[in-house]
Amino acid sequence: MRNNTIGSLIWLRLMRFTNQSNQMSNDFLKRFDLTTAQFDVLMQISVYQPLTQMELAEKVTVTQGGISRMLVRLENEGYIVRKQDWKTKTIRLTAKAEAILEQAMPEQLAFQTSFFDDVLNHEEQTTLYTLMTRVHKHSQKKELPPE
Amino acid sequence: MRNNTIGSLIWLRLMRFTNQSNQMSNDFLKRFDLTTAQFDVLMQISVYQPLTQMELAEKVTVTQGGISRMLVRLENEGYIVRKQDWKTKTIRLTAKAEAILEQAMPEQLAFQTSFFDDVLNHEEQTTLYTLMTRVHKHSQKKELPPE
DNA sequence: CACAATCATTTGATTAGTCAAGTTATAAAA
DNA sequence: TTTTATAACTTGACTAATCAAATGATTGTG
Repeated sequence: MRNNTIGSLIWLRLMRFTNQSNQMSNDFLKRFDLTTAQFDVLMQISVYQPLTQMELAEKVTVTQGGISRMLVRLENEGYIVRKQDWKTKTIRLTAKAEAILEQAMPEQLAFQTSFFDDVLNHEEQTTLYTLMTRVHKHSQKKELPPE
Repeated sequence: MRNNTIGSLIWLRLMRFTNQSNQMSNDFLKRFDLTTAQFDVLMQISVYQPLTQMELAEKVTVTQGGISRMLVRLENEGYIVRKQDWKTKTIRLTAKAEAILEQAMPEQLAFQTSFFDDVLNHEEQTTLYTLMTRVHKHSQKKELPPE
C-alpha cells in the first residue's frame, strides 16, 4: 500500500484545493446572498442570455435535472425568468439579478484572482493555466477504461 | 463586463476539471460499488486507523456533520465499525472494506494518474504539482477579505 | 384527425455536503 | 452528590447534484 504516483498527488491537491476554495467562495458570496454555484449559473446566463436549459446545463457541466432544480430555486428568489418558447424554455436574468451581478462580479473576480496573485508571478500563472488547460481538454475526450 | 483575469481563468478551469474528473471517477468506481467520496474516506481510514471522527473530518476537509452522515452510510454498508471509546468514537475498517480497497486502490491510482500521464511529461507534472501545492498551502492560511 | 416519435424539462429516490441547535459522555466544582 | 462545563457526535432544515423514469410540447405520418 501507500504507493503514490505524482499524478495521484496532483489529483488529491486539486480536489482539496477546489473543495476548500469553493467553501471560502461560498462564505465570501454570503454578502450578496448567493452561493458559488448560483453565481456561476447567473454569470453564464448573463453572458449567453437568452438561452435554453440544455445549453446552460452544458456550460456549467451539470445534468439537465440538476439545472432544472437550480433554476427553480433561482426563479423563486426572483433572479431569473423562464418562458416556454417553442418547445424549449428560454432563460433571462431579471433586473434584480443584473443589479446584484454588477456589484458582485468585480468583487468575486478579485477574490478568485487573489488565490493566485498572492503566491505566483505572472509567468507561473501562465504556466499553470496552460498545463491545466491541456489536462482539462484531454479529460474531455477521455473514455472510461474497460472493465 | 467580461473582464477576466488570468487568475479567474485558472479558477474556472480547476473547478470544471475537478468537477468533471470527479464524475468520471464516480463512474469508474461503480465497478467496486463505491463513490469517489466513499473511496476517499476509506483510504484515509486505512492509512490512519484507528482514528476519531474529528481527525477524519479534518483529513478529508469536511465538517463534523458531514463526516457523521458519511460514516452512517459506510457503517450500514458494512465497510466500517465505530466503537464508543472514552468520549470519542474510534473508527476502523472491516475485513470487507480492506478486501475491496486492496483491489480498488491500485486501479483508482492508475485511473487518477492517467489524467496527467497522457498529456504531461514528468517535468511538467512536477511543475504543476509544486505550483498547486503553493496555491493550496497559501489558501489554507488565507483570511476572508473584510466587507 | 389520431397516434407515434422525439426533444426538453421535471420529478422521485439517493448521495453528499453545510450550519446551527441538540444530545451524550466525561470531568471538575460546589 | 447534584450541577456545570466541555468536547464529540448527531440531527433538522437546507443547497446541490446524480440517474432514470415520467411528463410536456411539437412535428410528422398513416
